[in-house]
Parts: sequence; structure tokens; C-alpha cells
Amino acid sequence: MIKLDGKKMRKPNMREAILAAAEELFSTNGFNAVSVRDIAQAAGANPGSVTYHFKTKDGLLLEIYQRHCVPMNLRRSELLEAAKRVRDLKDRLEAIVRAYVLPAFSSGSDLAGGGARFTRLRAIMSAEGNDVTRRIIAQTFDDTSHAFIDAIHESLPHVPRTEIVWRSHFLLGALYYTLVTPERVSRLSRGEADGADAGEAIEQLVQSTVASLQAPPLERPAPARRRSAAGAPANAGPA
Amino acid sequence: MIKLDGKKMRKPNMREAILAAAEELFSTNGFNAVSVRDIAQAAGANPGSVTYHFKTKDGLLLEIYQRHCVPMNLRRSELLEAAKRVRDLKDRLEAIVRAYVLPAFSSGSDLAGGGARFTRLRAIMSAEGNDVTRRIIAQTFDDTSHAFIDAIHESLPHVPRTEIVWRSHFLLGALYYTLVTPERVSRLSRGEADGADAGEAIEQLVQSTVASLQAPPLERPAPARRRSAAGAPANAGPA
DNA sequence: GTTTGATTTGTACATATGTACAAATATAAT
DNA sequence: ATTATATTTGTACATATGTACAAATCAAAC
Repeated sequence: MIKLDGKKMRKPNMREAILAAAEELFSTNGFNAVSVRDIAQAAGANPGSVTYHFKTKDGLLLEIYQRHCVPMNLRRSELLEAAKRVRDLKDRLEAIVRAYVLPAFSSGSDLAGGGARFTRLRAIMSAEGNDVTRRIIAQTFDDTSHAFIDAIHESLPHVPRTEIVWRSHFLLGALYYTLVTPERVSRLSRGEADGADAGEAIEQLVQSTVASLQAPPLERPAPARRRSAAGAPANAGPA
Repeated sequence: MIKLDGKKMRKPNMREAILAAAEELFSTNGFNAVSVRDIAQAAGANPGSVTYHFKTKDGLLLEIYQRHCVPMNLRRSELLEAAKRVRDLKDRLEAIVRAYVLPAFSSGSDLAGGGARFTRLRAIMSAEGNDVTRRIIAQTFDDTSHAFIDAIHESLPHVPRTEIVWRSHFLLGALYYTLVTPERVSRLSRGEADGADAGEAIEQLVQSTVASLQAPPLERPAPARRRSAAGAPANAGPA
């Protein structure tokens, strides 16, 4: 038995240290740029130890994902449910967006909650290609994304769902980029803003996204036979 | 003399083929995931040929950058100047944003103009870490970024510059992410939108960004003496 | 203390990698 | 044709990489 959980593990230390080190290194340098030996060294462990605990390098990555995904999505769901209960329609929209953004930043120094490090990791993995990784991300997060999109759509019934998809997609991109290159904000603002200030970043993201979501939809796309009606039979049905 | 340009090169083919192959591979899989041998094979060349033409793998990357940067920034400058001449203030803002976005997508099948492939490359390089690469990107693009920020600021004098920095930063992040993971848009919209449709992406990005830029600035940061008279004069304007 | 099983160490191996370089080949000028 | 130069090929080397595995070490159960 490799795993004896719950009761007594002898040294949860090493395995934990390896996970932490890998998370940090992967989220900073990407997957390919980091070697198993780098991780072992950073964790103060032996390379063989990594193989022992996680079998392969991919296995290690997967474990990091699994360890964060559930808590993070849970946190988001909680915040989303709370947001949906907000009465005022405008406040509600803002609350929903904030519920999406917050868990991605919450530095949750140790474990649960998601946190900036894990979000940065996802950003890098998204960019680095690797279809397998992308599929993992999709499988793990699409449900939550749909839940948010639907919630937003309910707050903005007059905006087509497609439009909301685009704009919340932009939100995620903006979020990723801010976590990956915060110094760019500091540089371009000539020091007036601090790109690494999570609080400020969150506020800017939320306000910017709320504004973009509220913008009038594009009229162009649909062929517009008659009065749209037919247009797109499966228009997500506004509820 | 390695380079005899202008008049007669014997075979501009191989060097060119290597550049093209490398560009494609890097922009799809990132820098670290692609080996010199991969590139050589894709170009139908010998690994040694890569060393001959570009000395090192980094040299090859640098060359790809240099070859696209100047034309791309030129194109952007042209479009920006044209945009600045637009009379109507609202139209001008939109034109400016479009001038920023367009060259990043223009598929410019062969050379000049930037194009999606090159933008994707920059996106990946930004995410992959590698401080050297980030510095190259910064040096090459910060001037243009500043020019756009200033132009936007002139169209929106009541919005603090810092705010504009944040929001145009978000634009770039959204743009990058859309180029890197277009299939996510298709998936989340359940096929109603095509994330890979450059025209649609551009339109969505422009409209979304214009709306976000026009949003009222956050009141929080500044000590906020008095009543913040400014309040929210420009709320995305319905029209 | 002895036994048992989990972990850690050390090391090894096969392969992939970036780069170097000499030889072969192609291309143009004379 | 001969020469000079530019390119391409083939191959080699040193190093880095992911992973495997036997031996050593450790912590508890008996």
C-alpha cells in the first residue's frame, strides 16, 4: 500500500515538500523547463524519491492539479451561490464576477482555495500547448465556467449567451496574464500601479469586466433572417 | 560574410524554411518543448544547418523576433496615426483599440504585419517565464504600448492613466489567451461561436475593451477628497 | 529485539539534447 | 576548369533528462 491516509503517515513531509517545490517551480518556469532533479533539489529530496511518490513527472503534475481543483471549485461555487442571492441586479453581476476572480488570487498561503500560484500554473499550462494538459484543464473547469456564464446570463438576459462567453473568456485571459506578468503593469504605469497587488488587480479586473459585460451586444453576426427568432435554435434558453 | 543580401543569395530557401518551421513549432508548443532536431526535420534540413545559420537555438528565436517586430510595430503606428485623426471622440477610441488589435491577428500568410502566429509566440514566451525573453518583449513593445496608452488617454482625459494601463493590459491578456486557446470559446459557447474566427474575435475584443475603457474609474485608490464629482460620466454609453 | 513495510538513497541506463566540426557538396567568379 | 566561398551533410561529444532498481535506512508492530 502506497497510501495510508487519514490515520498515520510516517513522514508526510517529503512528499509534501516535493509537491510544494514542484508547484512553485512549474508555476514559475513552466513544465518543460523544470527537471525532476530541479524539483528534488528544491525540495531537499533525492530524485528517486520523486519517482517513488509520483511514478512519473506527469503524475506529479496531475497530483498538483487534483489537490487544488476541488477546493478551488468549491470555493467558487460557494461564492457564486452567495452572489446569486444578491437582490440588486447590478450589484449581483458585480458579485458574480468577483466570485469568479477572487479564488484565483486568494493567496491561500498553504493549501485550499486555489490561489495565485495555482492559477499561474494553469496559465502557463494553457499557453505551453500540450493537448493533454489542456484537456485536463477543460474537464476540470468547464463545469464551473458554465455555471458562471449561466449566472451572468441571468443577470443580463438581453445579452446573448455567446457574447457572454466571449467576454468571460477575455476575463480569464486578462486574469492569467496579470498573474504571469504583473511587472508589466508596474512598468507601463511608470510605477503608479503595482501589478503584483492582488487587491488592486482584482478590483480592476472586476470593474473592467462588469463594464464590458454590460456593453451592448454586437448586432452584426447573425444572418438575421426575419427578426432573428430562428437565428440560433439553441440559444442556451435564457432560463 | 554570412549574409550577402539584396542582390544574390544562392538559396534563400533553407534558411527561410528553418525560420518558418521554427516559428510554427515554437508558437504551437513553446520554446522548451521544441528541439533543434524537431525544427530541422520540419524544415527538411539537417540539424547542423540550424547551427550554421543561427549559431544557437536562442539565436534562432531572436531572429524570428527581429524579423516580425519592426513590420508589426510599423503597421500599428500607421493604424494608430490614422485612428488619431478620427474626429468623433467615441469613434476615435474604437479606432485606436482596433489599431492595436488588428495587427496582432492579421494572418499575413507570408511575412510582414505581425500575424496570429507571431502573437501566439509572444503569448507563449510571456507565459513560459524565461526572464531574458520577457525583457526582449518589453524592450520591443513597450514604446508602442505607451503610444497607444497615451492616445487612449487623450480620448478619455477623465480616466486616470493608471486605469488605462490596467485595462489595456487586460486587453493584451485577452488577446493572447484567445489566440492560444480559441477552442475554449467554441466549447463554452456550445458551438455557437468560433474562437478561431479572427474577424469575430477582433470585433468582440474591440467592443469589449472600448466598453471597459469607458467605464468610470475606481474611486477607491485616491484619498477621494470631496464628492468625487466625476462619479460616472461615461458608463459605456448604450448606443 | 526482531520483524515488517514504507521510505530514502545512490546509482545506473537509455535516450534526447544543444552544439561543434570536418568532410562533402554546391554555386558563383575568374 | 579552377578557385574561392557558401552551404549542407554526417557524425560526434558532452551533458541533461526521465525513470528504474537494489541497497540502505527508518518507524512502528510484535
